[in-house]
Amino acid sequence: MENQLYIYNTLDRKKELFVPLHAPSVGLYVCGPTVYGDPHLGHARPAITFDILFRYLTHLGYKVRYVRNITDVGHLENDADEGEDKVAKKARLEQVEPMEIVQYYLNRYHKAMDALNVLPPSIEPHASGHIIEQIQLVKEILDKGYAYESGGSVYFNVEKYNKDYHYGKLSGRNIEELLNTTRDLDGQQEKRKSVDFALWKKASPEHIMRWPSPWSYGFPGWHLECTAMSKKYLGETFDIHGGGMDLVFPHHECEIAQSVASTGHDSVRYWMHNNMITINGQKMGKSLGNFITLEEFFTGNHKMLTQAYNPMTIRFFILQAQYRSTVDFSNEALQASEKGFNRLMEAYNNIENLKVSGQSTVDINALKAKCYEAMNDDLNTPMVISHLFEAARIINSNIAGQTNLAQEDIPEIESLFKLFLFDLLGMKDELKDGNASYDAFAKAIDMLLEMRMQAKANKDWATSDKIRNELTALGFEIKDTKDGFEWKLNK
RNA sequence: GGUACCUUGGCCGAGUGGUUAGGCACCGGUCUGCAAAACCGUCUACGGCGGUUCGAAUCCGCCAGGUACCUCCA
Repeated sequence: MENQLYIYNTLDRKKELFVPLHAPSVGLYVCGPTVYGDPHLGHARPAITFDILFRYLTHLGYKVRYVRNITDVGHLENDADEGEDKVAKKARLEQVEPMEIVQYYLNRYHKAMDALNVLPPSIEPHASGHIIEQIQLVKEILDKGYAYESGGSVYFNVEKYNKDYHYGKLSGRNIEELLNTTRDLDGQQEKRKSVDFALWKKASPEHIMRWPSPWSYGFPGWHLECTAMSKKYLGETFDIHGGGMDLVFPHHECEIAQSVASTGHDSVRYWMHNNMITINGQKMGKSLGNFITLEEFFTGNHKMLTQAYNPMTIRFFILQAQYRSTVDFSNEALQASEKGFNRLMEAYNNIENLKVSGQSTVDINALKAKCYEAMNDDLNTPMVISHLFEAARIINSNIAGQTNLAQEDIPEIESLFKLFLFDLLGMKDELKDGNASYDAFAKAIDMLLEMRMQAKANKDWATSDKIRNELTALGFEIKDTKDGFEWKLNK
């Protein structure tokens, strides 16, 4: 009964009780970023979604090995020559060094994830570091007869595979329909059927990322890395594979085919997919050119943004929707999230001001149970948040003298926030956390406000308002309370 | 064209048959030197049409609109 986690499995499109294969260990694999561009809001969704899962599974007592890959074997080609600088291009240092680009964007990705308080995964394998494993996997699939070589490239034989197994079990597609709808693409002539997909591709002269293989100097196919690396680090069968919904087909379908073709059985037990972030109702994505990078959110430096948003606002905004729903970006929605989160933080900071007042009129344990219930229901973070707002209302109304709390309620409220808001939802107080000089800073503000209290006592409204107005101009919000004052810094 | 999914009040978003989601915004009240915040209260809903049911936002059908995937994409 207690803490039975149900997760929605894309394989059968319903919520299932999560039972690990080898409790207490849990293997979790999530498709990570392709590091050829700045991370945008869309990248934050799966990172945060599976961060919540990682945190919750860990909290439930599982020992989670969380693997999130880095795709760095993209099809990078030399820039088209501009005519002028062909000589320069011959100098090695003047050429694009793919790993330099990878490193640059990977650093930026990590920085953004850190800002969003996304915990680092247990292993972050690079596709480029697992070429040997990928070549081995191609060999295995060839040996089993589900692939063929053609012109130095190797393709997966989807039709043959589909006779023995089921190609399309995840995405609900069938092969006839695919044969009719797949468009003509490069390399089509090498493939026997349009549905076949590349396991290994021979590099054309412009391709600068290339590795030796039994078939050609080339590079691994698009779907290979996840199959090879999940197998290496999590085993032939593991618990959960996650990623964005846009990866269901073809990427994850092909992963299944590759695993099954090489080992004869399924590798993934639960497939989880987060939905997209939309902008004006449309998917935010690189190909549509309608994305806003995380850095632009943090700085406010984008024409569609009316202000800067701190990373915790972005995180809270994402968590206010269930991960399988689309969430539509707008300044209005983000501002609502910002205010809502501030409300929770203020309530939390007010826990120290709670007053014991006889017979308790609230049931904190029931609230905690509801939070667990929501988490167990396929990570229903918006429900958890709504229960935390209920806790915030309890705190505020106690301070306003309208709700009675018993002594034992107070540590329970505090632990409710610590567990759900901070540990599991991964929110943090950006001003205080990791800020060694916060105490001195806070005392200086307190001192100013005490001077203001003195001025108020003397009915010196000019001085009192001057202090308040100038602090307000600096971004502080000053509140007078019955016993004194409260302040916070709006970032 | 095929497949899957979606359509909740001013905005964002929960909710899978009967009980208030929640946040933001708005309005009224309390408090306040003025404010701010907080508290209390009020108000806007379930795309359309049919059906099942004692009862549907929730199940079924049709219609309308939208999105995603089918091509690298979180």
